[in-house]
Amino acid sequence: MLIPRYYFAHDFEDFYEYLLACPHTRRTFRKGDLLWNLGENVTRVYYILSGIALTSLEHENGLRKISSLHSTGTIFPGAHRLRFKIEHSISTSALSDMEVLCFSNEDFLDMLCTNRELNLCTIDWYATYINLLLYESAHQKYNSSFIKLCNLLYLFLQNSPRGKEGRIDLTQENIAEILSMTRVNAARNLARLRDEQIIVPHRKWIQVIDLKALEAYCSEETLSR
Amino acid sequence: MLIPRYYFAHDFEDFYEYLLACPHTRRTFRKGDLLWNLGENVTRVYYILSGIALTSLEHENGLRKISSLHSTGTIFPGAHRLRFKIEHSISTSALSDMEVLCFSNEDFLDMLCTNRELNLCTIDWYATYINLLLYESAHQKYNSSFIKLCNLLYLFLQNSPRGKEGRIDLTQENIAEILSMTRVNAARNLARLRDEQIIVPHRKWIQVIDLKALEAYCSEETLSR
DNA sequence: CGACTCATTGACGTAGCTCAAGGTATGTGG
DNA sequence: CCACATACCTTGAGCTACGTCAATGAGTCG
Repeated sequence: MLIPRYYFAHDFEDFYEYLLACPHTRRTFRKGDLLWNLGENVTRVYYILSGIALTSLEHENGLRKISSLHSTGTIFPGAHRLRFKIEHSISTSALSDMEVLCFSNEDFLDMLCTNRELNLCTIDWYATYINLLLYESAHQKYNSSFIKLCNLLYLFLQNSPRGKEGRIDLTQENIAEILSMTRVNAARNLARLRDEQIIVPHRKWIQVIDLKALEAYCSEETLSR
Repeated sequence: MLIPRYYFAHDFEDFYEYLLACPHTRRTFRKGDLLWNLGENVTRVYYILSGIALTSLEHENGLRKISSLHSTGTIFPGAHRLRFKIEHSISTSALSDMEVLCFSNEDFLDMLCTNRELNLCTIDWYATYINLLLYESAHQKYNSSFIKLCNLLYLFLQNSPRGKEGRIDLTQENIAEILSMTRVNAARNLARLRDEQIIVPHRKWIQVIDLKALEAYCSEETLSR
């Protein structure tokens, strides 16, 4: 049974050969470059060959919400034919140097209508994204910030750039921006997990040393069993 | 430029003839029946001929979050091949008597892969749903409950079962369940709008008498201009 | 007419925000 | 390789928006 993912990777690797054969341009981005800028509507679709990108949403009051991470073997963002106002508040930036295949919106939609498997895979991908957003907007909203944090750490252990071996590469600020809370509040909740010997905080990353105890705090919706 | 919608209707009306020609069963639901029950994964897709359905998510603490409304000429829920845990917490109930066309998941996916226009329309529909959820999880979260409420009223005026003529058919409890706040807090914020002569509260519905003033309270992201 | 369901209002507690002052790794340039 | 800057983390004190609990009022329906 599938649980939410903030980190997307490998979903489209089976289509690498096919995508190479389709009309595209190859591009590279340097760490910090913007793949998708504020004020832009979506006009391109990227297939990521290497590197990681981060998508976030800017609120008019200046606060930033981190929405998702995108890495090797996945596409981002999906193509569609509509213009949403909210797209103007979204930006995607490269967290590391990146190599991508770039497709135009129209070409990609054509490809979907031609390649049945790619189409089904894309639909599944949309469903996965909706799953994450439903989890955030309908489930996490009802949890206390401490539970929210435990859930997030657990989800990143299950599925993240290097989440295995109990390692989570997020700063406290990142965590706060994912959970829409203040850095101070994130720190306080992390301090509690530290005091309970469930995590060891480091600079820029967190080590989980008692997964069982962490799991015990997570909400039902978060656990894959 | 498109703003979020809680109320879906008419998106697939162009496909009525086509859908009728595809393998399906015709079904009716009585007011209060469940189209999608708690604990169920998605296995069917409905095209709604008449009536309104409401989709909501149950939190393990008992609180309910209303996610969206679905009516004539639209399909619900989309089809995909995955199993998400969160689907078990979702239910969809008929708010009125309903007539629908019912398709199996597999048949519907086949139809998408066969009918190019239906496929593109479905992709747009997914994007529209993602737009709503992004708005909730990344934008509304940062607004005060008063602004959240103003935004919601505005959005329902733009797009709702009978949102025109300044009429919004929602109880205070509905509003609270959409905005993930308590009934009491919703009532207090409505009282403020009443005191400022922007709305006239009624039993089970709300009348907006000063749209300009309401708009002035809305966040940028909410306004279609 | 009585029994709902829905709306209103008050009193009070608290989670999480704001403001603020430090502490400690990491990187850089002299 | 040390001095210094910069980012990141920690902790405290006070405030406030929102939740909780509770009582009352006001439409609607069988």
